Amino acid sequence: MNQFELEDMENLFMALGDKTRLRLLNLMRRDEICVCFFTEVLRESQPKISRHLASLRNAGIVEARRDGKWVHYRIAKPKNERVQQILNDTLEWLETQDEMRGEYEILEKACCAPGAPVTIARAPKPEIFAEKNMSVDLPEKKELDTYLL
Amino acid sequence: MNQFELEDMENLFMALGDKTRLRLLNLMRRDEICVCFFTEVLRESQPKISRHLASLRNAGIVEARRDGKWVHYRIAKPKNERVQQILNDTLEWLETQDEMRGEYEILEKACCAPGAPVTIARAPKPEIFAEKNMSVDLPEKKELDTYLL
DNA sequence: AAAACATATACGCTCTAGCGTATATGTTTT
DNA sequence: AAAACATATACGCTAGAGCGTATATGTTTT
Repeated sequence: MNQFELEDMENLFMALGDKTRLRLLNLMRRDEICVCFFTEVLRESQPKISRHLASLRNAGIVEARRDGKWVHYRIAKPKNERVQQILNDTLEWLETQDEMRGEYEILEKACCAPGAPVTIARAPKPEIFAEKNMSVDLPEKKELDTYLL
Repeated sequence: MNQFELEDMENLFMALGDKTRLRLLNLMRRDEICVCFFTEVLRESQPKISRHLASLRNAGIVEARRDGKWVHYRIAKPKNERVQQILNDTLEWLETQDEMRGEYEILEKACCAPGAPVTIARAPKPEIFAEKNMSVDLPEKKELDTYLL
């Protein structure tokens, strides 16, 4: 039970030790985000985004939820208290950085701009930016968990 | 100034994402430790230890002090508050793990056992284990900083 | 100054992470 | 059911990490 904790630790830090993955986490820090938004905002290829998300998922840092054609990723709540703590610190740290704040603003714009890029025009927006979109009618949180991949 | 912070973050986590380096940090968590103790306690080759210590030093996690033939390493106090926080969490986490506590106990024994292994028999013990060794007369903390490599 | 000692580094090797490209999988639209 | 769409994965490549071995560097002892 306890004997693999050191490997867990190693895996957590290895997962966090990549710029692209930190940028992904930054965009997820307040709400779940659809894959197509990542590729649009970070301007990285879709396979690259997908692989790094898978990597975060394997490390237990992130969870995925399927929603029709789309898949939404969000930050997980790890069982281990220590992991939680470090994850929180990391997210707070990201928030203090200009580069990361800048990318988060791009996410906002991509979501709320009237003329959104084609790639994401019809994609489901994160709830947090969906005030003008109440008609989307997202599922309840409880129900949501049943769709976890 | 601020524009390199993300790289710093990446480097910190990359440095922490290695089992050997976590084991090294664990042994340093209360006091500076001489290189020969690392090799003795962790049963790893001297070059391996040396390289990983250099790696931690490059990441700003650790500082070195020369003391005659010996070099002592200790955990640094990073300027960045966030780095400090994460480092502290990590050290506390290490303390909770059986494997790490076990290795720390081996360090204690290696220091205080009457018949120490040849490799470390004459090496300067960490202050924390040197109650019976007051004659060693370690330098003051202020002075100590002037010897930093 | 030579020998012994503690540590650091150079070298060559292997293994893997991350990448771009191509393609597979799963879902919705037509 | 075919086409369009969103995402995931397979494949081959390259760069870099980590390792063992050998050796260089710096210090003390003789």
